[in-house]
Amino acid sequence: MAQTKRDQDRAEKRDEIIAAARTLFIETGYEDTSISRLAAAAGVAPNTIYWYFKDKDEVLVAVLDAEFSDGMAEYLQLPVTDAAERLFWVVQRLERVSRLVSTVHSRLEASEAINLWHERFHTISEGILRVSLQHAGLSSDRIETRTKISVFTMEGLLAHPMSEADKRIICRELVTA
Amino acid sequence: MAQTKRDQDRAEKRDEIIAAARTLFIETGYEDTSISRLAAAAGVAPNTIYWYFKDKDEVLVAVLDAEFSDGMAEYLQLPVTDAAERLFWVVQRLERVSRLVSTVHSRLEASEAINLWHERFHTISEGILRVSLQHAGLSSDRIETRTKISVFTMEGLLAHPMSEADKRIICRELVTA
DNA sequence: GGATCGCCTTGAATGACATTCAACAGACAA
DNA sequence: TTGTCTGTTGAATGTCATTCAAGGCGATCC
Repeated sequence: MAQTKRDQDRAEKRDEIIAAARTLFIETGYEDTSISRLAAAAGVAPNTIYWYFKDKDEVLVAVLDAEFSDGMAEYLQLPVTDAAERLFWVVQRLERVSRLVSTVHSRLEASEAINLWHERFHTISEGILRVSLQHAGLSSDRIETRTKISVFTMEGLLAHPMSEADKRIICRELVTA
Repeated sequence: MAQTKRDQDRAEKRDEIIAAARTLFIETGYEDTSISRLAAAAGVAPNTIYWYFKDKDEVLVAVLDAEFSDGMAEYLQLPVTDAAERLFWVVQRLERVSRLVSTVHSRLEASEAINLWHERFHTISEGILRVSLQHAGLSSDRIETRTKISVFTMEGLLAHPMSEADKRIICRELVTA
């Protein structure tokens, strides 16, 4: 069990780095958060980060996993049943991490790890959205197309600021047959 | 007129740098094209670039202007009248420069110049799209919303690879009342 | 209890990058 | 000829992600 204790310490330290990165990446941005700054926030030397992560992108993936898992938990507990409102909630929730969204898209080419995470994220999100649209009563032959349009539109809403009212109208239109 | 000759020389050299940047940014990507590489391609020393442009982002803006102006000229001469096909053409055309599209989005925060260009681009594009959608017979109270959905969807199509057939179906759906 | 092993940490490189600086060349004007 | 303005450049500067080599320290074995 000694090995397990070691593993636990290791996991804890890793989590501390992820926690620091989470705040910094979301508030300051990924590009503007240097490994030095991240290390300082986590209370270690810059190169210590590389003992726990292969590179900076892998830190980002860990942050994304943590953030996605939290967001998903919140989504599953939503009391709202109206499809348009659920869509709107997701947009608002994602807006908090809109910096990460745009970072992920900009690093797709450069990092295989980010690319994999992104694909997995889209698969899961589209699956959920598909159910939402079926529930909203869309004809089945258009579900696939409308799912993709909805995902892309939501990404657009995140990248381009807009009033809450406009966002609501757009979400409503997305689930209208 | 001596001053004018000078200005012309200056404009020509600037254009040579833009031409080199255009190829490199599109084929290699903005981030992966260092000022050194760009300078080598243009046949000058790296710091000479800074005599003609304030910074790397300003080179990008010049490339975007050139590319947009060419694309717009092609669009205006399109023989196709079907709204969905015109949309599809735009997506295919923009795909050639999809790297630039994602670079612009990732640099919105960092560069005011890019931000301005992006806003201008959206204003113009949405204007054209609005006309297209009106032409396709959409009810006027939904035009605004559908315009935004269409723009965002087209951006999504650029960022996420997909078969031509799927893209066609999505473009068709966008202009369907 | 002392030697050994492997996990962890770090100071100090390395190489790439965008950008700036100071010096210098050549054309034109006085 | 002298001086000024436009261009050009080699050589910094400071920042970044990442790597390397050296060592500390706790657990394990004798």
